Amino acid sequence: MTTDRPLRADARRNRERVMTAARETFAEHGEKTTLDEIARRAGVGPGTLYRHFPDRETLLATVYRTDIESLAQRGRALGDEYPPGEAFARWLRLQFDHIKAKRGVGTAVKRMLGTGSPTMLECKSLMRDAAGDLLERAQEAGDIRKDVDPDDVLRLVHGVVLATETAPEMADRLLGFVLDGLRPPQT
Amino acid sequence: MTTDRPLRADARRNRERVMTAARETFAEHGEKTTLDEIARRAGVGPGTLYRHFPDRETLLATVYRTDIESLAQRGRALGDEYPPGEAFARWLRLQFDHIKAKRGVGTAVKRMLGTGSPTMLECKSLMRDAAGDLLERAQEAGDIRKDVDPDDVLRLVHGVVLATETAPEMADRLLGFVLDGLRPPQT
DNA sequence: GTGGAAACGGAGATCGTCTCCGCTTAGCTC
DNA sequence: GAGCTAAGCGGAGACGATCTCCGTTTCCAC
Repeated sequence: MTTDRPLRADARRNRERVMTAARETFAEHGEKTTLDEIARRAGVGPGTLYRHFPDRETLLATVYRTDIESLAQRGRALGDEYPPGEAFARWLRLQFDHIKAKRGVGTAVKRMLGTGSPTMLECKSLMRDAAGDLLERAQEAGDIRKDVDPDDVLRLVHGVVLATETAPEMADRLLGFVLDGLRPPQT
Repeated sequence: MTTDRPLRADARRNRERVMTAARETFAEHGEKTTLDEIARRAGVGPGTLYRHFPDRETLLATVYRTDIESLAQRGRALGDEYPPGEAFARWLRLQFDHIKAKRGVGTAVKRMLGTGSPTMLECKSLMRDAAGDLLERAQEAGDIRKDVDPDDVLRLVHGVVLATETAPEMADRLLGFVLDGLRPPQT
């Protein structure tokens, strides 16, 4: 279904080009960029872009997906490098920096969360796994309360990101409050 | 500047109609409604709508404004009715319900926060005052930590709202975590 | 090389936002 | 209540973005 056929060489190349152009363009102009502009930049016609990515959200989801993958991977690395509580806290901030770095992508992704596209569902489960792993360890170490689940964490981080998009300097501070709320009540 | 002239009777009426239609339509279809649809519903031409509200954001801001006012007012009422800590918590949930009830308005408002339109600035200061008042009392009563300011509170609530737009059932739970993060460390 | 499927790409259909301007009407004046 | 004037109306249409359709080009299996 996902990989019916090997995809022709030129198609593969063009697809790659569009994704690169999209990543660049979103980073520069935020989510309001036009898709035709992306196509132009990638050196393909709009038709080609839409062949590969039926609509704006699919493109966004696909670009976002590779980012998510790297984020999940770095989560795993943190788990090996730091003690549980710190790994968890660092990962939260990492997500943060990550989403912040991509102007507008956060909002776009959020809007898309509601649509439940397959790519997005896959992303979510990737993230949930990464979050779940770090979270579980932190909980076992007694750094995070037990009644929190991965979804809670993801949503909370996302919420802070969205809410501080227009005031990035508050982000760290707010994330700190949230983290405090996730810690177990002191004995 | 705001009230140069008394505004002709028909103009006032139309303005009111558009606002009513806008409120209804946003509530029904979320933020994606077209302005022409609102105009149609209000029984005026698009030209008229745009005369009163130069663009989408202005309309949104104006509709939102009256909501904010009522919210601030209810905040004040809560302050008289309940002990400080509870009044504060209740107000948070109130904002919550309020924003949730208006599908999509939350997102729209957020996007607009960045633009700093005069109406929005006024809203923000209204909210800040209401939040500040309740917050200060709660802090004095020792229910909320001292290093939190009204802006923090507003952003956090807003963040949770945005993050749970696609999963309303999580809202209460997440807000609970956030509230816990705002409480003073136990002795 | 050739046949045919896969992919391209751009012209243009469609839809939403917002503007322009000729027409209508409220509301003052006598 | 008739006339005047400026405030206000409203819809046709300019503009710009998304997405589609289909004739043309390119790949690649034979």
